[in-house]
Amino acid sequence: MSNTKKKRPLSDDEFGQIAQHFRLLGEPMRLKILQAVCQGPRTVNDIVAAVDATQANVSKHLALLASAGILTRKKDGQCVYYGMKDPLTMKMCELVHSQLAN
Amino acid sequence: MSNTKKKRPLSDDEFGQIAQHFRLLGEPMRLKILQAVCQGPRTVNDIVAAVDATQANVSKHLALLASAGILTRKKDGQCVYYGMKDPLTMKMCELVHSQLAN
DNA sequence: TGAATACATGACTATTTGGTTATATGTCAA
DNA sequence: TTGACATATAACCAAATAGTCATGTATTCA
Repeated sequence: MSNTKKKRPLSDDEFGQIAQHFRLLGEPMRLKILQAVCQGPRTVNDIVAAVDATQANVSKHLALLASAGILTRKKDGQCVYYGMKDPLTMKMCELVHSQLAN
Repeated sequence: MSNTKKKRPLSDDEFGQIAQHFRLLGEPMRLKILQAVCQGPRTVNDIVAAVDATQANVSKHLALLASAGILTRKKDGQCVYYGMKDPLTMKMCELVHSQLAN
């Protein structure tokens, strides 16, 4: 299960990629969006209603999250469904949240 | 062990705090700093040498990470030692890193 | 004292980026 | 077609911030 600990130091490129991933999680609006889709795929309209932001704004965040591989994107008719790609992402949010309570 | 799942929706303030935490992990230089101290407390000078940045720059990042409760800070003589406060932070970095390999 | 060392901080700049507005693209129904 | 609806995107602006340079503050030692 990839438990063969490789203590190799990370390259600058790897640091950049990991940081990029965290940065995407570092916006309240994007976290709200993640919460809005974490129970199952939702349309852009659903998400816009859930997070109380403009459609343009939500679309941009969704594009970022999907292109980073955090969300899945599936078009169906005129609707587009976004969903969580990896449950690990929500686990991390919960971890941080529980950590905040000291 | 806090396993009593409370599916309460998060407040705007909580989203802000969680996002703030992730944002701090969203900079390559800060990740390098975390790696430099994850084996045990290190002085500012040690860290500066390890991450190849200016002392002023490293000091500022350290101040941010410490005030967010990610790093510990302990002064000893003229040296200041910074260390990881919670091993969970490094676990998250490893999680993200392993996720990137798809 | 005074100088050297270790760290912090203020001022400044350049860049990034979240949000808005307006518009474009695509899909369906009448 | 035409119009309504769903989503994406371009142009723009304001705010946030990483990095630099210079300087300030402690601490130790000669």
